Amino acid sequence: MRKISDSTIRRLSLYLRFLEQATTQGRTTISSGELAKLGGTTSAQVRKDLSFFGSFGKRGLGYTVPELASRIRDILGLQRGYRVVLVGAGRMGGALVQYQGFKQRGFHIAAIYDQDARKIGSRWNGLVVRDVRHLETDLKKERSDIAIVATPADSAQQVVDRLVRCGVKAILNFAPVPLAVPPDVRVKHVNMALELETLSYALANR
Amino acid sequence: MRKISDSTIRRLSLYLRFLEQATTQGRTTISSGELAKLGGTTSAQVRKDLSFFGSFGKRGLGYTVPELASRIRDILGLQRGYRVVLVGAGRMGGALVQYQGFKQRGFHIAAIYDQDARKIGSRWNGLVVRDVRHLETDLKKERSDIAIVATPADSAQQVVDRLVRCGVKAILNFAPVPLAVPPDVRVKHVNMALELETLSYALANR
DNA sequence: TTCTGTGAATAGGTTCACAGCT
DNA sequence: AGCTGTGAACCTATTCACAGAA
Repeated sequence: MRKISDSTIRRLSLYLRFLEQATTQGRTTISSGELAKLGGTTSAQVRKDLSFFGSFGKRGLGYTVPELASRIRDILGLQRGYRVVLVGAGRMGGALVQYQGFKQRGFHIAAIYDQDARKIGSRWNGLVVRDVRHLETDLKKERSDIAIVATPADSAQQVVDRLVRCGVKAILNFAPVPLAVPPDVRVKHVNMALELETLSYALANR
Repeated sequence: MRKISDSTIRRLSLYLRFLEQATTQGRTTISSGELAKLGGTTSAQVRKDLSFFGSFGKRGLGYTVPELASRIRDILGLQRGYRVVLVGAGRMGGALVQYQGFKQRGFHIAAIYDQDARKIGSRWNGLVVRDVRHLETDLKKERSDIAIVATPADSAQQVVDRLVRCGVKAILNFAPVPLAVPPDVRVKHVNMALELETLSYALANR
């Protein structure tokens, strides 16, 4: 399959969000121009993004809302659900566990792990924090494709190594460190200080 | 000033992180190749990124660690500190308040606001959650350039409108909605469900 | 010899513009 | 008439490759 840019994938996620909103508003059809306006882009961009995967619209009419939503879910692989394990029961971990946005999109946090004896056994949003030592045995019983790493920086790499050995293929990393993984494992970094720094740059240069 | 791409700015932030790490390790000099390896890019990319702002290295030698760090801090506007206000004292807000990465980079969370009477008055990491009604009067007394919005989706736009009226020029938004702001105000979106969706796409297409 | 700085070449992403359905 | 789908044109970012300083 042709290489699709990350920006295209991110925009598709956005379009999907707008389509879901349009659905709750009872809209049945939507044009590339409307999606573009919502997403802060152009109609040509929307059509191009979609064209990499097929032609889902009707000329003169636009796109059928539920159909396009379903197609985008297919493209993004969201029709299946994902078991997600979360390592690191700090504040960030706690915020992520109860974040509704994950569940809504089919990402189900199945377990939380931590090292800290004081946290192990405590309940987070109905889930009991487990000792990270159980990671391997648990993942052998029930595989996970996706892990969220929200540990301190200095234990992130070691946790990731273990996750990779357990067959985890995608990692959302909140620890502010680069991670080494085999080429078949995908890592996405979320670094909030870095985001603020881009804002700082924008403020300093006007 | 020539328009610099967002990717360049993000990479500079990364380089800065590596330079700080190198400093604690007592390194005095570093090459573009080393920075590239740490940042998962190429030496040419590192040199090009820096070249937009000047020539900070010595041929045959590399870059002086503390000097380059200082230069990048200048470029990013990090030599000054920022007062940051946070609106939304939910789980995410709580995680952000105590996140050390902000303070380390000079982003000082000066106040937290919420609507919910049950949250108002409670302490978060030494800060008392204030009634969001005080936003205007507080910001008139002490201006802020940057705000973090971690409210539910349906109140985000209204909060942003008020922040903008109070002179806030940059917003880090955690609410999963597009925000309308005047052209001189910068908005950065953090959307963790969207990040997971890019991972889902990667998993579905191998 | 080593490593930077930078024009030139290449690759990649976005916008244009229009043919083709409905 | 309205809106999609898409090749071509354009623009931006990355990589190459090499001259030049330490």
